[in-house]
Amino acid sequence: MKPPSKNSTIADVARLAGVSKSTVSRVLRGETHYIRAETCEKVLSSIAELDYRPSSVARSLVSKRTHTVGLLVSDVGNPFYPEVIHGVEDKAFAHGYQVFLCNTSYDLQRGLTFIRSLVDRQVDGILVMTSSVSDDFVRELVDNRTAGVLLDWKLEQTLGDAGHIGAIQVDFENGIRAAVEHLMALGHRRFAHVSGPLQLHTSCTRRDVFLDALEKHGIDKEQVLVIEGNLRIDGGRRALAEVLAPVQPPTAVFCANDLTAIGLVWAAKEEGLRVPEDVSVVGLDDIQLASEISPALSTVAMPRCKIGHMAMEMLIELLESPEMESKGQLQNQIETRLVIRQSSGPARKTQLRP
Amino acid sequence: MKPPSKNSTIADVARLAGVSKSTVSRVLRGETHYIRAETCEKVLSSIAELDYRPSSVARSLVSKRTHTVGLLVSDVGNPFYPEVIHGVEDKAFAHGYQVFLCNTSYDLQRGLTFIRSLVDRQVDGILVMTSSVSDDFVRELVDNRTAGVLLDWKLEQTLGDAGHIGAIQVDFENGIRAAVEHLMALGHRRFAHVSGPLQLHTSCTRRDVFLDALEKHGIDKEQVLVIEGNLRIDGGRRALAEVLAPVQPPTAVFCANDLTAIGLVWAAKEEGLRVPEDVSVVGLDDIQLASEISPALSTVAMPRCKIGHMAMEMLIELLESPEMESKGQLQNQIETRLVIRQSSGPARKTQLRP
DNA sequence: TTGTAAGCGTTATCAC
DNA sequence: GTGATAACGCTTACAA
Repeated sequence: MKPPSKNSTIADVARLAGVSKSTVSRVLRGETHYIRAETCEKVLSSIAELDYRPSSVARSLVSKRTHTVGLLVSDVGNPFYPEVIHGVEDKAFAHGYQVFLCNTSYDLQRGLTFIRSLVDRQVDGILVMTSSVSDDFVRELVDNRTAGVLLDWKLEQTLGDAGHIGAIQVDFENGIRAAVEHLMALGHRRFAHVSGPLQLHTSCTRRDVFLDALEKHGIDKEQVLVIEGNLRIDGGRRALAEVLAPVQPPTAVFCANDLTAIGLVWAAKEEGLRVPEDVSVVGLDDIQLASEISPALSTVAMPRCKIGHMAMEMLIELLESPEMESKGQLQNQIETRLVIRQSSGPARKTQLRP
Repeated sequence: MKPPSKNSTIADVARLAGVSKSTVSRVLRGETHYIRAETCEKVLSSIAELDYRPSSVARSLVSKRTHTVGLLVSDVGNPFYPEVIHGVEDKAFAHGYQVFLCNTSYDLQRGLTFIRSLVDRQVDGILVMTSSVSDDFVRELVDNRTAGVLLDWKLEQTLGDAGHIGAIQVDFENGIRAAVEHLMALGHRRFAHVSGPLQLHTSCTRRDVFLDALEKHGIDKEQVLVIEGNLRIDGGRRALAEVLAPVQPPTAVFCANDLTAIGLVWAAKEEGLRVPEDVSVVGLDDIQLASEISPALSTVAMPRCKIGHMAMEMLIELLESPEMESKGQLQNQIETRLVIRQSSGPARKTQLRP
């Protein structure tokens, strides 16, 4: 344990080994063929003796690669993100990348600032997983030839231009359709939906997919009670009053996310209603909590960890595929699926409040 | 909108402005005094025209600073972390630092790998907020003269050596003592504690602080039922049986964290017990959920966001204080405090099950 | 007030 | 097989 007084450089190693920097450099990155075994040994032992570690900064300067990526999220605290982050991080680690986490706090301007900063840092690529994406983000990426993968809840217009841009989309169709079929099969005919804030594109998508699925099963969209929530527990709680307002209240409620659903369930229980006997509730996300509450929540599962994995994988492909047909932007779907637990059951036959 | 065909360098700017690189460099970092206004203008406009942005990699190579920090956490998914991360991130952003997030998954080896990698990337400092810290972590920091701040739930031996090392400690005394006083005042005399895994130092700390506080109030430690949980909801759920096992079950339970407490409360309710009438429950953390469940959870609040803030602030101080008395390691306490909600109430007088 | 030139720690291109 | 030497893009003495 001898802390080398100053961090040694490749030159120090070369000197100690009595060879040139080039040789050390070669040994370093395993270009071992052209090197005499003996020399190799010398170099290796010198490296060990000096506890030499190459400076990735210097490397980056010449190689133009930093093995670094940026990850933009709206809010680490949002239960959607931790698993996504974990997925990204995990894949990144496995491939030798480090991840800059950037929390935009839902602020597009701040997001742009981050992207600029990341580009200046010469990250190899950027994962944009914020709940809303400004066109500026994409432009910045394209203009600077920085690879990027967008979590595109929003379909958006085609990303235009060129650039190494990938997009991954969550396909809600499958999962939500399954939920509707499930509820129809249980005899439900009167529905409500508690959405997210409707200025979020994804909120509209979820609502529309739900309504369309209902329509396909002969339910009149117009008859469906749509309540705007906030994707949080308290929003779900507050929605209950509106759900119960009609003379013939809906027997099943589909919520835009699990937190909303949980809030609704809790509020219902506090009102003395039984779930699912009096009202069935289905969420979306399948957060940890969904399976831990009682009754456990039926929900449309969104494979968050997989989203992270896939996003990082796409980025790596963009980055490492041999200068491939880079124009053909990658695009990938993530499927959702229904998880049936206890919060959904047969439709009640009787009046709610006799 | 004219995407410059190749990212321009300081040399390009110099050429276009008809000055030398040094001049551009000076203008760039606002050493504007010694520069003729006219020249300054020229440079500025050239910069704008070329959309020039300095390469932070090149800068780092000479300045030895990257304005980059690493943040080690055990698991982003653990509800403890998101706010801490947010706090760190926020402070970092405000000071122009970017944060590498590193998820050790509770794996010390992986943690060390991360630290090495971060050091090689020449991060300016590292925040170690993992639930357990290996001595190797600290050694690696010290050996490489990398600044670090450790979240030291663990007191540990003095960090020894030299180096720019700071530590921040959570002081559970205050909050837990307040909880005990609160419960005593409500008439509770029989207690249980559901701990975290006892191989975690912090689990022992919390338990011991609790038991000691009870002792100070004349309660015999030995009479306190201690159950080992897992810091998760299901652990809390499972603990209920043990809590109810004694002929004279405890009237109040202090849990090592909120998730445990929540699990316990839910299990109790499912057993037909009332909280707090039949049993009072106090948690620790004050996670979001604590105030959203019913009954809302009384808990010892741990200011997680502040932990993040303080940690990053300490690091910045370590980094930017003018070569200060660096040996005197910074050390800071974070106070906890009791938040009284609905899950704690007067001790029951009657037998639990007549 | 501004320019020249020498690094910073690597890799890459040629020679030998 | 191995070694000079020139980049990489910027900062920073030191001159002018």
